[in-house]
Amino acid sequence: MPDRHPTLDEQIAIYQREYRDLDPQVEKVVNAVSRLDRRMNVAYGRQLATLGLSNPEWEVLKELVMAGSPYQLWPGTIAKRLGLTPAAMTHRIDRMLGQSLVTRERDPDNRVRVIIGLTDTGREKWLEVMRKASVFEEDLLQDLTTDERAHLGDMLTRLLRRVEDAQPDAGGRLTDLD
Amino acid sequence: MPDRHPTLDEQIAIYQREYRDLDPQVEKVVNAVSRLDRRMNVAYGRQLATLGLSNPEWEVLKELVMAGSPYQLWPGTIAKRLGLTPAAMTHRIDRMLGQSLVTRERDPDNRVRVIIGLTDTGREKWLEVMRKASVFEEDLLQDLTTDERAHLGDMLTRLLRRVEDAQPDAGGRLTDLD
DNA sequence: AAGCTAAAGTTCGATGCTAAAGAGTACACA
DNA sequence: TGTGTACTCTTTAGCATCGAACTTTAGCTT
Repeated sequence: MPDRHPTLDEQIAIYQREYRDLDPQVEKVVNAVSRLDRRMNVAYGRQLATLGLSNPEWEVLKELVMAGSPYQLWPGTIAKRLGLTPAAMTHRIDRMLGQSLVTRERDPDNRVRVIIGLTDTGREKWLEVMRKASVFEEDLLQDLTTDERAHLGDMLTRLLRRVEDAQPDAGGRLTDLD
Repeated sequence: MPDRHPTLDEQIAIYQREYRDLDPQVEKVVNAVSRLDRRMNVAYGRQLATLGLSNPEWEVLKELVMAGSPYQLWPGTIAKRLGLTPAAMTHRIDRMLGQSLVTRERDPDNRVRVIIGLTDTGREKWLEVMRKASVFEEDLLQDLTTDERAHLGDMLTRLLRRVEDAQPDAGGRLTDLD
């Protein structure tokens, strides 16, 4: 028994034997996305480690940069976007404060709220990671032509729109919001 | 501040302001994959919960089915494929034994080793999940024609080959194995 | 204005994960 | 045959996360 998974095509062939009505085309796309994400995260994790950053910290950094200037978000917002509980955010922020990656202050407009801000250190860390990551990402896509990259990006965006603009109903079906 | 992320295109526009040399085409593909995987996992998680299954348990079930008949793997193999430590596998298997999803027995060829086997109950659970999941997956891909689905699957497979057949070197570069 | 309700974030107890140490087994080589 | 070495799984301690209860504040209702 080798430590590696069967190839994607082997996996789907076996799945089809177990479940006759499975659509191999759909299954291929879905499982490729899942496998790709896992591999990408392993690669990112390795590079983050060399910069003294953990994956959880990197996630928070990304959210703050993604928010754009002035790089501020409420903890609850970050938590929801990352799919975490507020409790987990409290502890993550605690740790990141110690490394001066972020700041935490009370919201002057509502004293129950708190504002998490990105420090210059945090922004520079983000940039370092991105510079390293872009080398890996370019390698990952090296077999695709510019046209293919554009087409791939376009199709993935369409899938994403389908799932980000909709909420699954009680039966798990994706239904349009409006 | 809304709880939702900026759209993918907004995210990339902001990233470009922060990091001029970023390739937006590459970034779009990579971030779309990452976002898609997160959304898919949320959707799967919801459906698993209705079947009394957790995500960790589902991962193990998938590995055993993917191994094909006779649905047996060593704990260490499953751990490596899932990116977990052996210790985590020990505990996962403990929990799954309680639900009769898997069996654990000593390997007759090497008494240090252990063989994890899939029970009929486990196989039926896998099938239930797949039936539910395929509804969601079909919804996810509904905007793509058959040709597009094939092309998308093909391109993703090529990315996957690049990252599954290679090991990043010390600098994080992807290099061919042979 | 006073009290009610909703919302944000922190604290607390329980669970699952990791890293490292430990116990048991197989194999190579003298 | 005996010993060393490598390997596999389990155990243990420490840490991150979750679910739930709690504190504080804002805004609505009467």
